[in-house]
Order: sequence, then C-alpha cells, then structure tokens
Amino acid sequence: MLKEERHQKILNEVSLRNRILLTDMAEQLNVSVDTIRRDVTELDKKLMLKKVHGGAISLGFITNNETIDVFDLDEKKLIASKALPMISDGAVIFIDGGTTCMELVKLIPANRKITCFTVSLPIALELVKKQNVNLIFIGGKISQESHMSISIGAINEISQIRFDYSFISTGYIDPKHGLSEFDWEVVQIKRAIIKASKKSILLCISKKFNSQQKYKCIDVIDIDTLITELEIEDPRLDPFKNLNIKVL
Amino acid sequence: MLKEERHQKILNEVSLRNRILLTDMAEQLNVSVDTIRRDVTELDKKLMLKKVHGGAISLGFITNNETIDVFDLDEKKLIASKALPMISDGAVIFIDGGTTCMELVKLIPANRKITCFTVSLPIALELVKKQNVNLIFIGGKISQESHMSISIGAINEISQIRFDYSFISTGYIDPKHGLSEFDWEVVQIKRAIIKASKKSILLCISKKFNSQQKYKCIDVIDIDTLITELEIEDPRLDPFKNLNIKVL
DNA sequence: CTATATATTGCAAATTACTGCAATTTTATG
DNA sequence: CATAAAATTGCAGTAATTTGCAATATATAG
Repeated sequence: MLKEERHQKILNEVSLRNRILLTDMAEQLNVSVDTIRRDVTELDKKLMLKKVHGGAISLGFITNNETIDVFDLDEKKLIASKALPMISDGAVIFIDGGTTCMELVKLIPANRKITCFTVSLPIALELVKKQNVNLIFIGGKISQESHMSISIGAINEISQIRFDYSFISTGYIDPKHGLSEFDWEVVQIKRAIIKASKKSILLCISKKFNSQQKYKCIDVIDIDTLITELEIEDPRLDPFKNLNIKVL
Repeated sequence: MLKEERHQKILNEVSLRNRILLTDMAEQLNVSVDTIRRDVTELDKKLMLKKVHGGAISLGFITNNETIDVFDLDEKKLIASKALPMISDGAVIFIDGGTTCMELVKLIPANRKITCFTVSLPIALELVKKQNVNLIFIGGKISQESHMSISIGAINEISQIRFDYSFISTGYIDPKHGLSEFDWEVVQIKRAIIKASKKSILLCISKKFNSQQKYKCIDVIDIDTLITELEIEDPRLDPFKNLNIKVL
C-alpha cells in the first residue's frame, strides 16, 4: 500500500472518529505501528491532525473546547434572545450568574431603562456598561467558586426587595428531583431570589436535563417559565410541560 | 481512551457546569481519580480551568485578560510594589478602585491571608482570584462612571467597619487644596473609607500633583502615607513632606 | 476536635516513543 | 535495462509516558 494511500485513510478515520489509536490503525492497515507512527508524525507536521501519546486527534477536536463552546454559545444566545422580550422598560429585575445569563445581559439594548439587581460580579461588570440600566449589586462575602455574593446579609437584602422578574440559572435540573446545586450557599441565595420574585424565569440549556447534585434548591414547579434552546414541540421538554410550567 | 480525549471531555463538563468533581469525572470516564487529578492539574497549568480542592472550576469569568492600555503602567507598578509590604497576613484592609490599586491587587501573593473590602467591581473581580483573600464587596447602587458602589447604604456599611489599612486613589491632588474628585458620590464614599481606617495610604502618580476638581474630598493631612513613583528625595515631594505626612 | 474526603508522593507495570540499523522497494539517470 | 541513490519499512533495544495503587499528609465538614 502506498504511503499516500495510508495517509488518506488515516485522515479519513481521524475526521470520522475524531481520534485514532496507532495500534488500531496498524492492525487495520496491515503495517507496523512504527509505520503508522511515522505517518502520523508526518501528518502532524503538515498540520493535518494532532499527534498525541498513543494516537492522534483531529484538529477540530482539539479546538473542540472553542468550537463546542461556540456551539454552546449559540444555544445560550438563543435562550437569551427568547428571554430578552421579557425585559421591558421600567422593570425591576434580578439577573443570576452564569454564562447563559451573561448572554442575556449582553443582549440588553443600550436604551432599555430598567433597574437591575445581581449578586454576580461578572454579570455586574457587564451590566454596568449599559447606559440606562440602574444597577444595584447586592454585596457581602464573595464566593471564590461562583464569584457571587453569598452571605446572610445578601439573603436579607434580597428578602426586602420585590423583583418583577428574576432570570436564574441552575447547575443541575431534573424533572422529578428539581433544581440542585453544588454549593449550599448558592442554594440559599437562589431560594431567596425566587421567593422575592413575582415571576422566575429559568434559563437552562437542555444538556443539563436529567442531572442532579447533592443540594436540592427548589422544585421545577417553583419556577414560572423554563427557557431552553429547544423547539417548543421537542419531546425532551415533555417532562417539564407536564409539571404545568410555562415552557419557551 | 486518549488523554487528550479526556481533557476535552473535562473541559466540556467544566464549561457546562462551571464546576466538576474529580470523583464524578473519574466515574464518568472510567479512570482513576488520580488520572483525572493529573489531567486537571495539567489543564490548570495550561490556564484552561482552575483546579480547586476536590475538583475544578471554569475560568470562563476569570480570564478577563483585557489588555486595556493603562497609562503610565510602569510607574503604577512601582507604586504598587512600594505599597505591597504594608499588606501583611491577617490584615483587614480596604482597596479602592483605579488602575494603580489594580496593580497593587495583582501583586498580592496567592498565599497572603487577608480580609479585603472593596466597592469597585473590577478590583473585586481581580481579588476573587486570590486563594487566601477573604473578599467582601460592599454593595449598593453602582456608578456607571467609576464602576463603584456609591449608595448611602454602602457608606453606612463602611462606617461600621474598622480597616487596618485603606489603600486609596484619587482623581486630583494638590498640597493646599487637598484631594478632589469629579463625582460627589465618590467623595462621600472616600470620606467614609478614610474615617473607617486606622491608616490611609494614598497611591498617587506624580502626574496628578497640583491638580484639582470641583468636589473637594479631604485634605492631604487626612491621609497617613503618600506613595508615589518618585525617589524619596525628589523635590516634587517637598510640598507633601512639609504637611507632616509619611512619604514613600 | 474527629471523621471523612482529598492531595501528594513514590513506585511499579504496562504502554508507547525514539533511535539506529538492515532489508526491501522505489526512483533517478545514463 | 542496469545500477546507484534515496525512500520506505520493520525490528530490536532503550527511553519516556501513562496509569493505578498504596502510604502518608493535608484539608474539609460536622
């Protein structure tokens, strides 16, 4: 078999499976592992794949973090765009932390006049850029992990406010087990927020469906609206529709 | 499974959840916890996530590597390095906003155990990176201009604290007219801070000398130490030395 | 403080990588 | 066609990497 032929087959396999093992390819192409190794080394130099210990991965796969992130980002942007119409002039809203909420914040038009509360430093830093947003940060001890204010004082402050809408995120969600989190403090904060909100809107990518963590936060029924990137008629949404919450 | 494959899966999970447990990933990927730990350590070194006890968290927020051009960065770094020795373990300090204070924050070593208050969002976002800093953000309405918390509530909160040191910045300074600012609210906050501090250290680049603005904040004599980028014997410092404050 | 979970370190086994070399095949050229 | 030069391939020995495990230290939660 010609070398070029092997190269082509290797590249095919890499693009198909995103990764190969040298031993697999050796067996498949009936040559020694050394030969495959040389082939892969060559293709690596040509930047046609990435050689790693024991095999090779596609270049698309290695930047997978970015591409997947961008992919996720698109989904999150879609969720954010669905949520945006709920933010109308004059509203008093709360915006939670997390990347999905961050996309929502980015979408808020410069001329939208609202009062916006948050406990998340990154969200606040983004909100402060908006000319017509009256931003109030609920202060206190900041958690290293979540970059959120998580103290009792924050919970007290929240309890004395009445939000028209709260846009919240969750770490984990399950139709039966409800929303759950990794940090107990975060659970406390989120509960306070939902209690202080006339309406709670959960922004959640469908990837998180059917996952749970040790600290239960609230039941799914406790939120008013669930916004995902899915089409409304997607069967994956059925378990949530049955819970009698609004699904967008 | 190739190591890189695991890395990708770990990164995906981290970006999705913001946080993972080593044990969860080990189970999910069918390898030992040690392996996941090594993976995470490696990814941490590559600055692709942050390793924490028991797991890892997303860098998504933290990588605010905005290379905003800071004027006179070298001078500000010099000032920061002069101020750094005053931040000792166990101290309760306040750090003001501004680029000079930001340089000081960046210099704080990871193992320095302090309690740190601030009203500045960017400063807070930088401080939250420091493992051993107990960070408390004094919340309230955030000013668009200064990205600082400037409400009455914040002033009240500050008045109930006692800082060992406060590191403050100023917009304008003049030996006779004192420190002055553009925003009335900022003046109020700074006054409260200085009142609540055992010692106040002003970080100020010499370019600001002999300048003033409409709202006077405090007199130069009200601060304890002035730190500039100048040599101690520089004649430009004489007007301040005559005011009987410490000059570094 | 105590119990549990996690981190660190060293180590051994298995796998993979690298190097030099020889056998074989391909290519270049008269 | 003949033949030397170059490229390709497999192999063997050695080096490096990866992985899991165990013992010990450290950190966290109650």
